[in-house]
Amino acid sequence: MEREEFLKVYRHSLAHILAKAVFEIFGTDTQIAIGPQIDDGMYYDFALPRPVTEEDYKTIEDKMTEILKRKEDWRREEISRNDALELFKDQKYKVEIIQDLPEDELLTIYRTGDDFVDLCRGPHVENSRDLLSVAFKVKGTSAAYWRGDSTKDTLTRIYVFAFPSKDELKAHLAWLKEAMERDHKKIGLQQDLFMFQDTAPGMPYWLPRGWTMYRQLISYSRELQDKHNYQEISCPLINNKKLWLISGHWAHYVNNMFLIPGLSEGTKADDEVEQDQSAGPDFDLESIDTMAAKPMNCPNAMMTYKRTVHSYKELPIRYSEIDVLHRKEKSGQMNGLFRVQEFRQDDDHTFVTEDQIESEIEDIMNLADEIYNTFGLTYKAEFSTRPDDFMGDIEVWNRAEASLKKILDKKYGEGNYEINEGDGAFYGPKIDLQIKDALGREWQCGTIQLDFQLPANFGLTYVDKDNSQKMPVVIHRAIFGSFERFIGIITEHFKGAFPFWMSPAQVGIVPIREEHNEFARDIENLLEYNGIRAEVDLSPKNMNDKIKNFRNLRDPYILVIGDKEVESKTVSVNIRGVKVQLHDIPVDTFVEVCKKMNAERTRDLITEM
RNA sequence: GCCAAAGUGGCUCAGGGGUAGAGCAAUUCACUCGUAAUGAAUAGGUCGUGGGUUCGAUUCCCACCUUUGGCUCCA
Repeated sequence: MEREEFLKVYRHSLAHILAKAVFEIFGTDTQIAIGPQIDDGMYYDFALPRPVTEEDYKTIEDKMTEILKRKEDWRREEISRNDALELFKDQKYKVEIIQDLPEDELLTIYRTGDDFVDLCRGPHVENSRDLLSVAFKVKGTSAAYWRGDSTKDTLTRIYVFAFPSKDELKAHLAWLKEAMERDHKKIGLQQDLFMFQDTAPGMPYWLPRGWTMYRQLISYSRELQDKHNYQEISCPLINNKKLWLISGHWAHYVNNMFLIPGLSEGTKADDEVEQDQSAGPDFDLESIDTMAAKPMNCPNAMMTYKRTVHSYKELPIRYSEIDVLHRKEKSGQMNGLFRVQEFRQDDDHTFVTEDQIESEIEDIMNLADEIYNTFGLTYKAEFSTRPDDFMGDIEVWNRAEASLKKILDKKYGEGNYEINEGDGAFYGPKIDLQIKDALGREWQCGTIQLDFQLPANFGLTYVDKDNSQKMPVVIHRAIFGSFERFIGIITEHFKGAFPFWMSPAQVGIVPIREEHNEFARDIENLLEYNGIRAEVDLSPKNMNDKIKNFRNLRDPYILVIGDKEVESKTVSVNIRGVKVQLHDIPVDTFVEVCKKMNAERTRDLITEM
């Protein structure tokens, strides 16, 4: 049997065993929903009489093993719709599933032993003994809504790792452990890059080392955008509700915005409020003074465009912004730097004529390729098309979608990107670029969205050749996405060993004894003078301590300075990730190597000098 | 928001109804050292916050806050 097929059959069969075990442990009140196989095993959704806690995991595993040891036969039976409804009459989710199946669907059930039956398409193993050799382990639980719909019942989902052999399960658990080592939250703490405080949930404090890195990314982004004729602007971080009413955010996005209610009408100004503070001033979202922190840059970019009249000759106009954005997330949605409530994007709004869409998108895709290549990141493109509740002219949509498709086909080849039919925003089609984190979770970084709605809301125009007033199309785009998320991704990608050009500190300098401090400091100055970020440890600690410290911070190069080096004006170089050291490297040679890596944004460290 | 779990010195963690302990880091002293942990001493905590039970709570109970894994995979 093909491995894929094998995984499918036994993982799915094991899901039935899980359900049978849960029945035996939690009793016959248990309602079973669905139990598909997934990448690392399978899960099954239940409605249970009590919560499942970690203490239950072992019990469930033992019960599953016990059931397998019964070596029961599995029997497939075809069944009529009515018989199925009768058989599963106490299982409300199964009944719902049966009722939703097409009339002519052949229904099959699988019996495992005499006391467990599940509605299932199969195929399955013939006897439980076939599953005795497989390795499994309860991974965890989660609340999951029936049919993924938050208005429906909350079910308990039990996840189980399942692999053909003990070794494969072990290997998977080892991989998982390794992935946890790459966790950007852990590395961020080790390298003192960023932190969070309860007083500002989901809003990172960028510490000196982390912010240094952040600045490198920003300057890289700016450098490229300058080359591609972008113009950077900066706009108000908080805006009056009036702006959000025009943009439509007040109607569609207000739950995700941090609001600053104005003073209620008739409320006294501060100096008139009496000393009794218990009441305090009254605030009111209905006040005309109500402001909100911006969750997106778009409305301000529209205002910037609108300040004057534009000729078709000016387009495309590309306004980029890296202003701070705030988006309120539901509790439970935050995740380290991957999902925060305060962040900056390499955001841009480009105003184009309809026939400029194609060339503009192509330029953006090339820019994206260049950026992701610099980091060695691979990404997946997803194309989302017109939803049912689309807004605007269907002909414009069709032409725009055709342009996007043409570029995607050209770039990735037909079929090498995902198409999500009907998943686009109501204001335009979009292309998302997804990158995986260490645990394999996908995160959207880049996004390119066409927008036919905002230009209309803001009444944007340009004067065309024939002197007529036309409406420009807006392209929203970000390539890094948020710098926060991007730093999270690359921290895991590089496991904290960042490329030279973006390393918080690029060179650590270790004088062996105090009399070497002077030369060490000279080298530090020379490096800094050449735009290289160096740090020197002048403390009276012994050299091993100093080296250890810089190693833990993952400094790309550590220079050791002793009698020999002072004498010959050279340095000894420890290279991150390399066992051997280089000796007798002339200081100037080392400086040139560093300058080269900064200039070229080299991904790997140069190991020969 | 929902399910499960966590929160104890800067970090990693132990402990447990009678107001806390280790290692690392820090500070001081000694050692002046050639490539990942020299030795000794010292200092550092209202045990996430607020209530409750109790003679007594960091420990038990309740609420809240923050954090983590999951909530897309459709018989």
